[in-house]
Amino acid sequence: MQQLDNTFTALSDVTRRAIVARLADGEQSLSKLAEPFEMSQTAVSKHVRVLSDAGLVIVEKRGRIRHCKLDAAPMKEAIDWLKYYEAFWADKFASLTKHLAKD
Amino acid sequence: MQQLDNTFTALSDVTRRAIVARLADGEQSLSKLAEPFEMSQTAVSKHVRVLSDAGLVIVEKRGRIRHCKLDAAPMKEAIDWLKYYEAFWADKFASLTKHLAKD
DNA sequence: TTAATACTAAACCATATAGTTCAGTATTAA
DNA sequence: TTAATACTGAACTATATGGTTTAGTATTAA
Repeated sequence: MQQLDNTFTALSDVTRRAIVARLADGEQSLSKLAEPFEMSQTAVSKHVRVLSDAGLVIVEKRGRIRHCKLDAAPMKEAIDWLKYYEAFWADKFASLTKHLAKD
Repeated sequence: MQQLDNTFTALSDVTRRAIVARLADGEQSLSKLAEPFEMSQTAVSKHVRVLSDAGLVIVEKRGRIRHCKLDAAPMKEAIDWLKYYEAFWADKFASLTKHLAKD
């Protein structure tokens, strides 16, 4: 429950989703990760902390460098929660009539 | 992008997820919806507003009653976003090959 | 016509979030 | 040994969020 809160909250920010997307291409140091964003490294560090608290990113310190890598496992719970509602949009006919009813 | 923000934010609260779950069983008036929660109707009304702004709930006024119904469609975008990362937990081998393929 | 119902709006409060800057620590390179 | 790098922590700011209460409106029932 709290895990779902953390996962959805972590993913509700566009910067954090971008961090996740970048980490899908492989491990990155925190500073490399911060480079493309138009905000301080401290700000990115805090975003990584939110992701790390949610278990979506694992940070490992080797020397002075923090290596960040993705752990998508907590997303499973979120996707399972969402999948329950798939029936409410997946049915094309239901979806169409629902759409037409919008007028 | 903003839609994804809205969807994930809307679903990051346990009360709002409970509202969604109840609406999956069918349309409900706002007051009926508010009954089981240990907070004011005003608070529930605000939660419904967040869900409605995210497009997850459609509120229709008939007489003095606001009928709330689920529209799960915006969840599709969220589930699609999450599905991209399924490979990173669903299958260790797939995750590895995906990672290697990125080079 | 009056009273009850089903809300919304506004004002307020406490805490959380997203950002900043500045100072400090740990590690590595020169 | 000194200087640079890669961070974190603390203090601060502005705005958002989740809740409250009070007051008011629209609709229905008596």
